[in-house]
Amino acid sequence: MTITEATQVQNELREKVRIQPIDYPVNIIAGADISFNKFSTTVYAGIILLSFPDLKPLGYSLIKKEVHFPYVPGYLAFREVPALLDAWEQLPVKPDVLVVDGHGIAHPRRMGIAAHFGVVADTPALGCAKKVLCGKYEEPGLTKGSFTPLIHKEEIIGAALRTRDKVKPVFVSPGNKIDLQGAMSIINQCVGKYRIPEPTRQAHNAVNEFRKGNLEAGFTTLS
DNA sequence: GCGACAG
DNA sequence: ATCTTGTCGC
Repeated sequence: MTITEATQVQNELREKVRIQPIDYPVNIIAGADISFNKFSTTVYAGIILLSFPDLKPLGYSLIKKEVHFPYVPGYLAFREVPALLDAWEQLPVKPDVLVVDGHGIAHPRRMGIAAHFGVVADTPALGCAKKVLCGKYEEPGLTKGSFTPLIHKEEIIGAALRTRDKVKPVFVSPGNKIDLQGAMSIINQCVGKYRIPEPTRQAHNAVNEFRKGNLEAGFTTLS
């Protein structure tokens, strides 16, 4: 697939994105992440299920897959979504909201990985990224919970959120079937002791252990 | 044309 | 993102 074709796919998927309030109780959330070897085409994907709002790990889905699409800013989904979908299909129950490591609509064409995955899997998803892809924002207050809007072309596409005092902010944006307020609410309730929210952090940890051979592929229920 | 650029 | 050592701060 060429970049031109990928762009066309994004423009088509874009019309299926739904930005709307969450109008049901959220009892289970999930975090998704990918890990890979710099000189290999093998990627390790994982999704961890957490109870909400108590954030207790319920289980994790791990999968290994070959990828050939390179990392290109603005096209991250084409590299990571296939593996994440495999991990997604292994889940015995789907989460009420999925937290993806990357942007939702805070993207040049409003189709970041969280929006892309959300549409393809037809599920509520939000993006929580560590860096900006596009848009500008003013530095939020230095205290935990402070946030400012992330703006691109006169449009509010997300928010810069300080998850802890005096740490760099993370960037939250809706992906699909959720709105910015809902995404901010979820992330605010997912912040534990670290800058990175628990769903993303725990997914990252699980995937790394998997890559090191300390965890097995498939779904594992935690007791 | 120039700079910026999720993971 | 990954690799990688020491180092600064709470």
